[in-house]
Amino acid sequence: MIRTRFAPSPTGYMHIGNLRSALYTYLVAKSEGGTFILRIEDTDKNRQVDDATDIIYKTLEIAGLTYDEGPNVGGDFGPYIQSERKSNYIKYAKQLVDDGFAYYCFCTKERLESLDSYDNHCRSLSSDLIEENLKNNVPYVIRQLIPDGYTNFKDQVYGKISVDNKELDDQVLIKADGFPTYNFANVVDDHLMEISHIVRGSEYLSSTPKYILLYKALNFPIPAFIHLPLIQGEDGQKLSKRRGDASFQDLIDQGYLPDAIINYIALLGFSPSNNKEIFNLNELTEIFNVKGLNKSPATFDTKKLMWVNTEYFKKMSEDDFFLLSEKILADNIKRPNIDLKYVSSLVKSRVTFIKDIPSLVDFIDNTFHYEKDLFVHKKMKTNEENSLTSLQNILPIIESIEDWSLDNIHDTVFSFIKTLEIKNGVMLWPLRTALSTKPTSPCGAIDLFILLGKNESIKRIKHAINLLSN
RNA sequence: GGCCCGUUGGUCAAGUGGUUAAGACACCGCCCUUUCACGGCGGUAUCACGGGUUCGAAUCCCGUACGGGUCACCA
Repeated sequence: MIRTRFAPSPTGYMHIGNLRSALYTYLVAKSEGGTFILRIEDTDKNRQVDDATDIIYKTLEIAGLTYDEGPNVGGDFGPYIQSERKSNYIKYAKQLVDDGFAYYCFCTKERLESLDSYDNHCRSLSSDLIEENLKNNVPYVIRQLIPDGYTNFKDQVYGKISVDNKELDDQVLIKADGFPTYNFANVVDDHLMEISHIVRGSEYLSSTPKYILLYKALNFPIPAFIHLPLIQGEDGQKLSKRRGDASFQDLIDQGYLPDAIINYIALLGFSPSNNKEIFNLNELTEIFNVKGLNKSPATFDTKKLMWVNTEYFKKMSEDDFFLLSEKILADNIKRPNIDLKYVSSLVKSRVTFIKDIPSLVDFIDNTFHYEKDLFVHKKMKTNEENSLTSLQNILPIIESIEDWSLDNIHDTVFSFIKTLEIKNGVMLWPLRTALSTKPTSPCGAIDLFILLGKNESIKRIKHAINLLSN
């Protein structure tokens, strides 16, 4: 049974690199029917940010990454907040000291700062001195004793990795304030919570040997490691809060849909064997496989995210899209008798963000603010002259239409074009321009007739004729 | 700087010794009962470099370069 955990620390907002780690951690478990766990790693009280834990909960919820065990949800291995598990760590640390895999260190901050790296000074303290210092409450930390030799492990993404232990230093396990360091709490909790696969960013690749040594010293079975390639910004650096990189919430605020964001970041560093690019979380869970994970860092590309977002709007039902667009349409269209649902359906396939809508529909209310050179279109072979003629010709036809329906207007207009023996564009472009008053519109002339209604359509055509006559 | 990892078009990527080196985004062109968009078709563009191994290398080995990560009583 696979058990994975997402273990963020509450130090601020969640950037999309964090979210992607959460996603893959979720997928590693869920693709095999396993258990996904959330654990809050709040062992650094200095870096704690007030709302950060809530942001984590909220982000995972919006993203749809439901955890089976964790704060608020419970589970047999809790509590799932590390500050509430403090006693565990000290116990294991003492055990390591007793077994000779760790030792007390009484070095002062000043002494440490004068060193390039720790010189293992306290490894060789006499037991009498240690005893005495402890009795006198001299502040101490507990350090891991790194043995000589090499440490090897196999990562499921990066393969075999071997490191000379000389490169590792005697890292602190328990800090002077009694809290464990991240590295230590992680090992202990992952074991206690029976985590089978450790999924995390590749920035932890270098410290993994220390973990391995700890597992061995504690006699814990060694879990599988799945290190993820980093996501980098367009400047090639890894994404981080410190640089102010986009958070999930920022992207939502910019108008991206949660599903689209998840979909896109899944594609960054993973490629499904079926070449599919648009999938929801369930489909992703079906097709996910660790083998599809890539080793090299991927660059976050806003253009492709935008494309994914438009795909989501396109595949959305008209009803669902109307739910999202109704308010902004109502706010931006004051002209009476406009079928907003109809406008919504026209706009649906050509929108990247909901906030694009106003500029697409502003012509409905605002009229007559355009120059006559709008009627000139090389490809359509139109100019001011033939546009005027076309509009003058069609006006009485339009005025005489009784059955104001899409089909009827379409048939009437097109059969009239036939009698004139002109290219469709020579009639349709001037019409479209007169009705929309803009160089682009969310639909063609015939749809515009329906949208605006007979009176308004005729009014706009007359205005255009007037404009072109001068 | 030491150590670890990586390097297929502008971006995401498939590929595991023999392929015309997939596909997607972006870009460009053409087509479409009208612009934009949608859809369809097509195009430009990639194996970082140098040595090996091999009949044959994007694929294996060694160097070089470049990029990233990491070297805290942060996570």
